[in-house]
Amino acid sequence: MLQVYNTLSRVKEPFKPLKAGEVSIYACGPTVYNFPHIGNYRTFLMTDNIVRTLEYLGYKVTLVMNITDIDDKTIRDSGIAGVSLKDFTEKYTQEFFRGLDMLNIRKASFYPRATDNVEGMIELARKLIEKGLAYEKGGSVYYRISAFPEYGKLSKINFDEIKIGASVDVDEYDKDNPRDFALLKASTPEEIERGIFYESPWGKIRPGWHTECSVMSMKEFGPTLDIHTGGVDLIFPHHENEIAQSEGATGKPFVRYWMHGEHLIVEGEKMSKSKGNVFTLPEIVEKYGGEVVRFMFLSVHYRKKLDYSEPFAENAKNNYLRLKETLDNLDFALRSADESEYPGDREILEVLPELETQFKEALEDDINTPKAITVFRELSRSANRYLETGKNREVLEKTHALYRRFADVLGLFTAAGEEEKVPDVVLKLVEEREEARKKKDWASADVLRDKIKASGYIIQDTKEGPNLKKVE
RNA sequence: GCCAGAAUGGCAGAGUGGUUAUGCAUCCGGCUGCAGACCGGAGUAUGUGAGUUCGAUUCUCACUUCUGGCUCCA
Repeated sequence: MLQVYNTLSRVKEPFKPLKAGEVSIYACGPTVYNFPHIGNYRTFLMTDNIVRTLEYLGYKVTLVMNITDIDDKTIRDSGIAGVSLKDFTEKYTQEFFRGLDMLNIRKASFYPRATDNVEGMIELARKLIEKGLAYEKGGSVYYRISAFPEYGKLSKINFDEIKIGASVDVDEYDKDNPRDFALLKASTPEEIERGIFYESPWGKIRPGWHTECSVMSMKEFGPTLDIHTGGVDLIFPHHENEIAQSEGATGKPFVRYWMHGEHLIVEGEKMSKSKGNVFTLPEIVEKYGGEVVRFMFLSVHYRKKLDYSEPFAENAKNNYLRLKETLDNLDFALRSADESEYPGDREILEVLPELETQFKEALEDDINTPKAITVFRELSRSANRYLETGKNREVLEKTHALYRRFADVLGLFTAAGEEEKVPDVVLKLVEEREEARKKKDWASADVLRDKIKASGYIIQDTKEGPNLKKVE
């Protein structure tokens, strides 16, 4: 039984979707005004892991992730760049998708854009005004927090104790209460000049930040959805506001399970431009490879801070390569598998189902990927041990199948097992080396091995012949 | 200031009221023509101080430190 930690209750709860066998997930996606950094991707990856786990457990999952393509920053920075808002956000939207591919993050079912849903937001504002939960002022529409008694239930913030003047710019907007937030913002002259505005009953407007998520999730899923994900920093105010908007409008529970991913920090410190420690995904993918980065993220539980550093990444890489090596060796062994019986056959056949159970239980425990990786390593060790002495086809196939399943659930080793074309030149060198080895001409054999290595391939001699591997 | 979470070996990370997984790194052994890969073994840790307990890393309290949130933020 899957258990997930629900931010709303602050405990792990048994997961039961609204509709048996189906899960609806809404994930807060990127604001497309810049290259996303690796911390952003950690959160996107967390959602991917949740989806993959749910599917592994047999659920049919629908994931909706929004693209915020209109807000203060996109408007500001497109203006600075002298580009239309649309062209500007399109560029970074593509950049975002490129990053997802690098990490094997599977695509969501839908990626609604804020600019395509402004009508719905206007509708929501109208409804909230009707219910007395929102008001128009100076051409903007604000949510009246005092009219929603449950405000604060997600973040557990006691608003009486917060010094309002210190943290909220009172002068910026003409609101009844400084904590009230904008559903729709009156357009500025500059925005109107640039054509960034929408007609509404209250004049020209553009959406506020929080409104889109309520509208787009309810558009797809109705008033209540199963899981809503995002980074911990979104708990307040973003998700708190989403609850106020949605539940205020529908009177029904908005989200059943709130799941929040912890932040990624760098060498013990928060990423920030002033510290110069903000990394974009392409930067570190170029250094370590996308799957290694994915593995690195998987090796820390999503509710724990991940402290990125070079030694940490190197460590992850070694761990990753070790697991991959076993898969390669299984692939290699399968080529010479036979039907004979080997002494280790029974033991590993007994252990495989046990490992799968453990793997599943790890993921059922609030998507505990580090624990799942530990089980994966145990499978790796069992497999390696078997490969020392046995090559029974059935055993190898079963072991390989389980290995593959683990890898697929974790989104790893997608390219493994694909036929790689080894250049003929290299193959010829390998042949020559085998000749030399037969003659026990070790000196020539070693020279050839060096040559092969210079061409980018490593040779591993085995009982079944040389196993050729591309240098990572 | 208020709130929340965390503190495990050189590094990363689990679990557990009584022997502290696992991997990387290190050392030793095996396998190997050598190597690689792999297998086996070794050492090294539960922030500090109390309390509960026969016994605590695990429960309680305090302290310290760290990180985050309270304003845009994944």
